[in-house]
Amino acid sequence: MALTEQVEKLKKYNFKITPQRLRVIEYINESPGHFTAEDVYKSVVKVEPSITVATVYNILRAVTMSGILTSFEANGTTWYETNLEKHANFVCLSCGKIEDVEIGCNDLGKSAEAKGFKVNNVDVIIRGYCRECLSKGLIPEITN
Amino acid sequence: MALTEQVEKLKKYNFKITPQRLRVIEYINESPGHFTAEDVYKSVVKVEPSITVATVYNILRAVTMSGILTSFEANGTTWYETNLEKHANFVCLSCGKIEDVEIGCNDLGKSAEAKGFKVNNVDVIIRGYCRECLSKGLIPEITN
DNA sequence: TTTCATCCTAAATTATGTCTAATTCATCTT
DNA sequence: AAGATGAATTAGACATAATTTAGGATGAAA
Ligand SMILES: [Mn+2]
Ligand SMILES: [Mn+2]
Ligand SMILES: [Zn+2]
Ligand SMILES: [Zn+2]
Repeated sequence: MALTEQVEKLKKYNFKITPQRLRVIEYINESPGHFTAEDVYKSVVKVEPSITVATVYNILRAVTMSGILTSFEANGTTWYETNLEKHANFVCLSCGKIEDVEIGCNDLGKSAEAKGFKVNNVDVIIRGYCRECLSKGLIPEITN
Repeated sequence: MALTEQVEKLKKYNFKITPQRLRVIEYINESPGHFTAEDVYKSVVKVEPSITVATVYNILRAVTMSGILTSFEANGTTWYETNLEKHANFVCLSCGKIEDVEIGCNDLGKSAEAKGFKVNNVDVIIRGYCRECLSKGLIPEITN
């Protein structure tokens, strides 16, 4: 998504365009896929030293509400990402890395809708060990 | 799962059978599907007043390691459940209720395995509004 | 220029645990 | 049945991380 489109989305929700919001959007546009509020703060504070964590949390809320970002929970924290497409997030149990993987099937929410629920979003979190950690041979074997 | 089988599973991992562990297992056997560590503590402390939160956390770890429980994250906390079958957890954005729903398709982890990852488990969290909350007409409409 | 959203500072809150060290007790060994 | 042994439990202070709040100052947009 281009910066101009992101700005338009904020305006659509009557969010003002502030320098702090632009710095956060610049961060997410250069970001490595998945990041936390702390990641955003640590990076943006370098170019905007007066910004605070409270502001970062406010901005992430506004940016998510505007449909620029999406979020999910893993490892006890909230992760944000710009990939709005349907996909699963693979979390490595060893190094913590998060990587996008495809979901082979459609209609994951179908059963919920069949039960009369209104489905807003579906999160798929896959946990396991990534190639790199596997090649290092550090996979804890379950002994029983 | 019957209590005797649960006890066998603990023994298999060399976990001792203590009154506290039995009280926790009794709780989960009568539990409403999904519960937190705090739920367990608040209930078990009534029949075992000396139990502490530290013990509950230790026991939940042992019980999960033994394959009696499984857990997932939602709404910023860890939820435990006895349903070890493949299913999705529906979380109501209004009342917070969690309910099991079926997953229509198999092999959600297939793409991750195709990428060379070892998949340990897959969590599917569906967020939306339950029937009861919908019938109360309290669904926040997104206005744009 | 006015106005109200936004930002800042700093502290509080919430959530989820962990730690220590003394005691107890489940299970094993004899 | 009576030790022995180490795992489990206890009390409750402490830890840590993630967020939220309050209230005054600032500034984006009309
Ligand atoms: Mn992703
Ligand atoms: Mn469930
Ligand atoms: Zn890894
Ligand atoms: Zn509901």
